[in-house]
Amino acid sequence: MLKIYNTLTRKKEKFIPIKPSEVRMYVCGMTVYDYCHLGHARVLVVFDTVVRWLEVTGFKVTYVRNITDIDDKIIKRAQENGESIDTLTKCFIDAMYEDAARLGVAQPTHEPRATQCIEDMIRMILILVQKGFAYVAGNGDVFYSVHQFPHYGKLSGKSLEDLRAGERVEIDLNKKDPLDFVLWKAAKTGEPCWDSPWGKGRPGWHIECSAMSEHYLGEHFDIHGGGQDLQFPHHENEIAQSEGAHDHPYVNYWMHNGFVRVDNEKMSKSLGNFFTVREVLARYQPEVVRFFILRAHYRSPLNYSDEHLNDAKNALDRLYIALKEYNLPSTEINWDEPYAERFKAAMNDDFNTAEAIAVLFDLAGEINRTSNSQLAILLKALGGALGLLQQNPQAYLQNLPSAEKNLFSQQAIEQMIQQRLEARKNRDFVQADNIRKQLAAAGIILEDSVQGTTWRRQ
RNA sequence: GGCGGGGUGGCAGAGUGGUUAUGCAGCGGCCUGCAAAGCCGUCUACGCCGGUUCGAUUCCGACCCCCGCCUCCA
Repeated sequence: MLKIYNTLTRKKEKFIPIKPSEVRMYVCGMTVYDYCHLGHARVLVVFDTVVRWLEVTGFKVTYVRNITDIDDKIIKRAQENGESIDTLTKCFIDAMYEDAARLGVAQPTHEPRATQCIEDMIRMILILVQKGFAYVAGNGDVFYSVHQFPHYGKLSGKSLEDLRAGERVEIDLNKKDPLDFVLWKAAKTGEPCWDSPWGKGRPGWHIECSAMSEHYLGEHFDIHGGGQDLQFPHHENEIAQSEGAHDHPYVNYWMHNGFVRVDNEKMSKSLGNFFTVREVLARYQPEVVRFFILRAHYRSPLNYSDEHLNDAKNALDRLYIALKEYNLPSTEINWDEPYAERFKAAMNDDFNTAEAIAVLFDLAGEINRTSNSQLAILLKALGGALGLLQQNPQAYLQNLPSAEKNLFSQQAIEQMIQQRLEARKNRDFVQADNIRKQLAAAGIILEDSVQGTTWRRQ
């Protein structure tokens, strides 16, 4: 039985979907004005893994992940770059697809863009205005009136009083209350805009997720995810909008993943301490990055450093080395098998991928000890549930990160191995060791066994 | 200031009221022409102080420290 930690209740709860064996899930995706950094990679990988696990355990999943392609920062960046908003967003949407694909992240079922759902947003704002949750301000902006919504703060554990006490919001005289947030912004010259009952303008940020999730998943769905920093105000505001409009619960389970940190500090664009996914993928194989992310529990902070990535690389090597001598047809997993059972229990406990990966290492140890090919097949299959271990082991072990250069071609390496074999046959170990040293200097490790000599990259 | 999360062995990182997490690194051994990989063995733990308990890293309380949110942010 799957349990999920629900931010709303601050407890692990049994997961019971609204419709039996179907899950509807929404995750806040990217604002596309720059390349994805490792923090974005974590959201992508974590919720991709959630979807995989739900599917493995028999749920039919409808997964929606939005793209925010209109907002202040996009407008600003396009102006700075002297390019159109379309050009800018297209560039970074393409880049995001590339990054996601390399990290083994599957496409969501639907991936709506804010600019394609303006109608849905206007319709929802109209309802909110009609019901008295929203008002049109003197400057033409439409605001949500937070004190009209009695449960405001229930997700983030904040009360309106607390929020006022820690007030850091710039005072906007058009708002009735400084905590009110904008649903619709009146158009400014030179900015993109759409027609609406309140004149030309564009949507505020929070409304898109309420409107798009409703469009694809209905008014009430199972899981809503995103980074921890979206808990407040973004997700709090979504609840206010959707529940204000519909008078019934919006989402049953709220999931928030922890931050990626650098030097014990949150990685973020505003701090400027971020590494883009493509920078990291230039130096590490994508699967190493995915493994690095999944080795920690999704709610824990994850510290980024080269040392930790190297560590992850060495660890993942061990799993692939355990697999490299076997034919590995894909099979159904027999969940009664003790290792599989442990793996399942770990994953069902709020997606404890760290524990699940520990099971993979125990399995690798037993494969190395017993040479049981059935267990090797199982290891690959369980890895697959996490989006790991699906490469040909040889290919993985011999692959280079994209930015690294081959000093020796594949053929050159094979040739040198043959030369060394000759030398060894003649008991010319000086020569044999020499060849091995040359290869080692290029980061190539040789391994002799009864079957012959194989090589892999350091 | 308010709210929330956390402090585990050299590093990373799970978990548990009493039994080896796991990985990387280290050390000793086996294997090897020598290595590598693998196997066997092995050393470093649960922030501090009290309390509950036969027994606490695990529960309770105080304290110290770190991180996040309260403003755009995954």
